[in-house]
Amino acid sequence: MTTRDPQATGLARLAGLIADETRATCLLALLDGRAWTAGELARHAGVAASTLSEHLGRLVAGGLLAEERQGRHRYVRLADARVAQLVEDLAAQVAPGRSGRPRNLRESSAGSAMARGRTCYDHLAGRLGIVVTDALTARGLLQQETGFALTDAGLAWFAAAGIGLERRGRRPLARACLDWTERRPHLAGVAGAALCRRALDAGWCVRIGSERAVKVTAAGERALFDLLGVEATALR
Amino acid sequence: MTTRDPQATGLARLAGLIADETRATCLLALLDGRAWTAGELARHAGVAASTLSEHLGRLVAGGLLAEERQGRHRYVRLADARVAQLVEDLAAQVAPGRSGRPRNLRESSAGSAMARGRTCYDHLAGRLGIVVTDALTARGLLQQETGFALTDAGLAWFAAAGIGLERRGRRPLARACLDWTERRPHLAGVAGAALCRRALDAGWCVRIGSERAVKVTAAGERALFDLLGVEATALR
DNA sequence: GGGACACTTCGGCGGCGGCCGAAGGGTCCG
DNA sequence: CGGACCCTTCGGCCGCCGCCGAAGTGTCCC
Repeated sequence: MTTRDPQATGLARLAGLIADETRATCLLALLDGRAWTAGELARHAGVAASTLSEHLGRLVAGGLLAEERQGRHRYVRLADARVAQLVEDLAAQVAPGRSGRPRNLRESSAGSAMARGRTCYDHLAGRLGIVVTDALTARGLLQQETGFALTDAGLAWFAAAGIGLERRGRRPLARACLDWTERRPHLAGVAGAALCRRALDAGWCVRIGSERAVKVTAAGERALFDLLGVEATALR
Repeated sequence: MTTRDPQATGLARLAGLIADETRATCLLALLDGRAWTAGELARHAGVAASTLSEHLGRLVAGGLLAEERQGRHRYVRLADARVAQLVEDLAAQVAPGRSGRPRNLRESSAGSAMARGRTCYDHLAGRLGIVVTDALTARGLLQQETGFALTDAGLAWFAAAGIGLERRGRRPLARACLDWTERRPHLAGVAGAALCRRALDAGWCVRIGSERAVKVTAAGERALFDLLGVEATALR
């Protein structure tokens, strides 16, 4: 074993962090953008707390997760949008292989709620995400012709709606994120995150249970129509 | 072990394909966009041919590589641009951790050639990629404000230069790819690939040895100046 | 046809890593 | 201050997987 390319070593190590079913389960759960406690994740993944503790240690050490300790709780969340994007991209690559259908009504209805609307780390996805993205595009606020980009009208629309778009670091304003239920791109990036935050803050949609699924409220239907001309029926 | 989320299983399996140093070495080598024989990769990775054969089997079965058998040779290449993008993204995530400096002059000079210009699967990267991207941007052909996108002038420029841009599937015309030596985004996507192909076909740059590194020729310096106003000194 | 060559299959070895339960600390609350 | 709770550390078990060399298959070329 002579000297190996450090790039390859790093790549293998990074992939190795994701290459475990329990850790992958955690990363996917954390795509909801919130901080989970170690115990929640252990129950979610179906392993002993001790086992999960070690997994979290690795993920944090590897830079994929950020942790915050509060009292006797250890909260973890994805380290940054970049990591979330990476996990999303990998998951999207996998999606075509989704073969199994839901086994019972509960899973089926949960799956359907997820398909209707959910969050992808910090932006909207599912049918909801697609509908919003399409509406933005149809109104000339977003252009997808030569890559995802906000138009001048789009920038004005965000400003008029009072949704601030402050660029942080290298994160692009607009970015396409491939949806694994719709198989079409939807709006991510700074604009996607700001829009999602506004939707949740203003009560346009609310989270269902502790999952990533979200439900559009009556106020949300009104806002979607007023701001983007979207009919409520488009969401069903 | 109760029933697990199939998404997590798939994600872990996909990451597992990359999570081996030998396989990672292969994937990085294949980022040059060309087809390698099994033997070349075995030598490159420093393992027995039998070992590498099994690795290739897994990578092909997992959909990361495509293979073509010709006589007694087995040629493999990355399955598609999507896979290449995934590997690039993962490698870019790793890059900040690059700590070791080159150990001798040969590595140093090879590394420096790589830093000056190289291909990323099918588009230009390194200093060369950045310079071209900057020039396109400075001339109003590419805008980076709200995500990477070609402007109307940019589309006209490609047409005038006789570089065809046919959209295939979902691949975006313009996309940002983060460079791991320059730490800045450069042009990828359909436009990046077309530009790179033209540069190689027209002899504007040539590959150095069997690596990803490329060298700008005298004709290339002239073309860069004529088409984009880039001074040759910007490349050194 | 024979020999060189590229790759694959097989058997066996060794190490890594995920799993658990038990035991140990730290924190909160009554 | 005592008990409940959340998390972590440790030791041990087990299975997976990457490695190799030897033998086998297929292809090319003389």
